[in-house]
Amino acid sequence: MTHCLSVLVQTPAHSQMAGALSYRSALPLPAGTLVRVPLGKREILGVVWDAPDVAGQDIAPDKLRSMVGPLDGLEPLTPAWRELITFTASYYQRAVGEVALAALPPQLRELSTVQLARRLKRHAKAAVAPNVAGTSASDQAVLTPEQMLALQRFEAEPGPFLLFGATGSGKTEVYLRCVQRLLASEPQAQAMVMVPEINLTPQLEARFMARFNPLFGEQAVVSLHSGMSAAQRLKSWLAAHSGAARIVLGTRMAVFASLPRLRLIIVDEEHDPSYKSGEGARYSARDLAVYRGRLEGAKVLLGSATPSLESWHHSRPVQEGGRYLRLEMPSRIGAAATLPLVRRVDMNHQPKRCVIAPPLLAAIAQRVACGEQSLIFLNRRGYAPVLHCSDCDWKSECPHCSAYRVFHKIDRTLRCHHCGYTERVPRTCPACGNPDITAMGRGTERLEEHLAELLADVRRPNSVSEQWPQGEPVRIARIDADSTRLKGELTVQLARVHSGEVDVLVGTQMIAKGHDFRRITLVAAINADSALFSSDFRAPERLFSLLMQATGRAGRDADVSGHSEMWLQTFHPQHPLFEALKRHDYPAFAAGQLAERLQAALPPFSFQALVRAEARTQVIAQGFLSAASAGATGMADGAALLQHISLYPAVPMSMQRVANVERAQMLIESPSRAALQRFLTAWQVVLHATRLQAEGKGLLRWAIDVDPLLI
DNA sequence: AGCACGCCGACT
DNA sequence: GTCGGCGTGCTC
Repeated sequence: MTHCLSVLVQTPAHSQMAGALSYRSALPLPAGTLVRVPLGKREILGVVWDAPDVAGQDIAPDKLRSMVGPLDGLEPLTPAWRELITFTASYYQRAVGEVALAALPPQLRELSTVQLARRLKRHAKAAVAPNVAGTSASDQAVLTPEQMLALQRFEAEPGPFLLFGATGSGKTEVYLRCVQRLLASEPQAQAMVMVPEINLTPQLEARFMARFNPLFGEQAVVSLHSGMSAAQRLKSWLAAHSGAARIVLGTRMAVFASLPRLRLIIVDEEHDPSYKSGEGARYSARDLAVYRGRLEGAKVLLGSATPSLESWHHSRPVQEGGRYLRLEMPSRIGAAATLPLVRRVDMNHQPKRCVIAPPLLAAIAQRVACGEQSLIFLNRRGYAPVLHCSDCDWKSECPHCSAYRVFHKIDRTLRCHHCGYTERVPRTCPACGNPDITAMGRGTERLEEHLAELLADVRRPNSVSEQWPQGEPVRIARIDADSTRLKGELTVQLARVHSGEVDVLVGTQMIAKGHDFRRITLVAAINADSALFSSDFRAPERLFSLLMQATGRAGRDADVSGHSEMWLQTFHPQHPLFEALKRHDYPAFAAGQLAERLQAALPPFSFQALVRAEARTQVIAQGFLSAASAGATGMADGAALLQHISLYPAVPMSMQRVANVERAQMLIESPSRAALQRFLTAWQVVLHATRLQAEGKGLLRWAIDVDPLLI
């Protein structure tokens, strides 16, 4: 007897086959089974998506092709996993097949059945029996009362939880204990721990492995992130899927990992924007983690020192409608107990056009002299953001983008940070021949150079050698995307800082995140105002979080924490953001921001989606959006669907042109998430149709971004 | 998306 | 005379 299977394959939404395809099969394979199926001339990976024979019989049975075969040795994906995929596809307006196949490790798609069988065999051999005997919990730190209370409440309540813990309050230890108790109480249970960036996985991985490998074996902790090779990713995925891995540690992609016995999901630094995917299905891994937790009956713990305003709002008291339980750990532990003093430098009262205010410079020099380290932030890499001709007003615009190319002195290039277009710096002005072209503004390269000049006479104390009778000159290092381009370079440079080899470290936000610099007693933000008056309503939130994290870098070592300082150079010292930062008062900052958001009906008090369109001309991109917008009113049920929806006009994106592609966008807003969802689902059909009409001619691509972070 | 088929310009 | 440009169309 033959059966009919409905199978998902990777088909983009705009092909007219968004749903599952039907295949003939001798075996009634259950939903969730991974299979290989023919499609056109290819043989590809698919996932059985329904029970056998329930597929919509909209296609003549004699036209069905036969499935090639299941991927032997793999358990079917669980109903909860499939539900997560279905939800993701519908919420973020993508084809289910696209989401499902993208959620699987890429190598699973490429490997033949024979190759996979070989891989599974090796995998089974590697799985050594866990050494349950070695329960050496003795070497663990004693918990603070705050940590204990957080853990107690975590055990007692269902969640989801928002762990609001200051930098240095010991959040990671709480994560470890939550996982530990779970794994100890449930012999099969699995946990997932998410971190925002690949850079942050190695140190967390080391900590988790040190704690859990002795207890549960070598395969207990596996990682999953885009920095891994395809083979490594498959290996981790298989370990998670088979249940051999007890803890999966990874970046946003890990939210889709197959964990048949998932009981706990931890999202560290939950406010971090990198949890939002910018391509394909633009999902928020943090939001999906919460949803997945509910689906699977797994507890969810979000952690941050500066939560996203969405999560903060969700964690308001239950009586006020809160849905998350807030666990607070305001105190820094032991050595890091004293919070750094925040000092604002009013740049209105400093010498005109000075880069580093004299008092700040003096403070840095003083740290150098007594052998302590300083960390200087500037969120702009390169030497200078623009090159300028004073005669004819030529500027180093990128010919392909609506942006200036940045001057990199180190290799004398002009580089576009958006499309990568790079040229040698011209000797004379390309427009008028004037040899006197000047760098405007400054980036980390120039700041490094400038600091070297300013601190030329300062001496570090440690080693007075024959070569340097007055003591060695200051050592300045720079860490940004340019200085760490080579693999492993970041690790090398961080090691130099840790060893005390470096006195002053200049860098972009790259160094604000996660890395512990124990000997740093001064952190300074050179241009703290950059995001204060941005048109992006989330800019203050990101700035506050960044500065707060930067503050957390200072003085985490016992003997130096007492006098560590955070310096802010600003023209608006009285700004509430800085007032709150000075008091290390996130709740006050959040309250202010939420009041403004409520007033302006912005998220979390409204829900947004964005349609973005790309074309060779702005007219085409906007034309497509406008036509689709007009089409919305013509939808069946259009009036009802549009009732609580605001459709804004199409406008150029703030980065209007990148690599010669014009970009436009349109904002959709609603006070109701459900209304927005209903509207988008209906409207998506119109967008697809518009693409095929005259207005869609010349359009390169379009995409819906639900809950966008950048407007 | 892939991968075909299909109809017009510069090359072994 | 062919190789190859990417326009349109289909894949259970």
